[in-house]
Amino acid sequence: MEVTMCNFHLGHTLECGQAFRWRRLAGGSYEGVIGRTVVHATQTGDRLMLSGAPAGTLADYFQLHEDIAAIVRTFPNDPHMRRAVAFGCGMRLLRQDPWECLASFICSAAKQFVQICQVVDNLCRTLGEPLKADGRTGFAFPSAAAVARATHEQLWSCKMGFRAKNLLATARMVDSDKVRLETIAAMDYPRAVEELMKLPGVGPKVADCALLFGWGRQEAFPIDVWIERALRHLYFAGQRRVTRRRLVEFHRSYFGPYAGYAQQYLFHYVRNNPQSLIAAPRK
DNA sequence: AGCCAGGCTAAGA
DNA sequence: TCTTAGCATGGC
Repeated sequence: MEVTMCNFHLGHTLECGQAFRWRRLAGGSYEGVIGRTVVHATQTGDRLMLSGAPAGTLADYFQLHEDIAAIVRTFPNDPHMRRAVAFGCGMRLLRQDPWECLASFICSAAKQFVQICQVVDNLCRTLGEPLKADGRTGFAFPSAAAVARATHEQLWSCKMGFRAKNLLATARMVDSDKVRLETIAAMDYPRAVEELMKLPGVGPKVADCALLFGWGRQEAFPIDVWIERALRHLYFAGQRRVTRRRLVEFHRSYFGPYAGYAQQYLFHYVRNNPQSLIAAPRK
């Protein structure tokens, strides 16, 4: 499918750290896997070309109905957010498969983006179903059942280290319906977090990532080392003893109805402009 | 060589 | 309730 869109930036969208299965090809296009299809994506100016999956699937994954400009207007109008929005202009949150998202972020703990991509790729090659269409090949992300059936050694061979134990235990709990992912969508946010945190390897940060990127919950505001640094340096500069709880109270009251979106713009900005955290501008 | 990475967990104050 | 070491691995 081809769509013409303003305020869309494929590169920022696919490389901001929310998804781990996209590769930039020579020429600037991207190849990735959505569900059971290998997808190709290219942007030329305002024209976005997507192929490999049904239009409805693509529109949902890329959330093409969302008006990013309108969302950005709800962000607090402070210098840091203005810089973050200017830097990542056109970035949008994807709607990923909840299980894939949850499992991927279990593997993400204390790893860098490039390395997470590698681990997830290893996992798909080891346990995922091979895909083939239009000459393009790939692997589906393995279902919870498939991971639950795997051995610890198989997961270990994917280079996920101590996270292997957590992923295996979580897959078994999901596969045996000890935690039912289908019920998460109907829960309010605190209840959903509580439910997801029953799973091994899922703490507040991973739960928030899954809820934001997999379930589209805008209340979710993942606090990783970078966002914590950003909040402390940009919004609590010079203040000592700012507790974690204080940061949570702050972001819940400050970032507005699209807090999850604001978080991702901030994250993408500070990750790519670490100097912004060294000399934090006061105004 | 040593530190850090989109953390979580259990143990101890 | 808050802080900390340990957990694997790789890049710098």
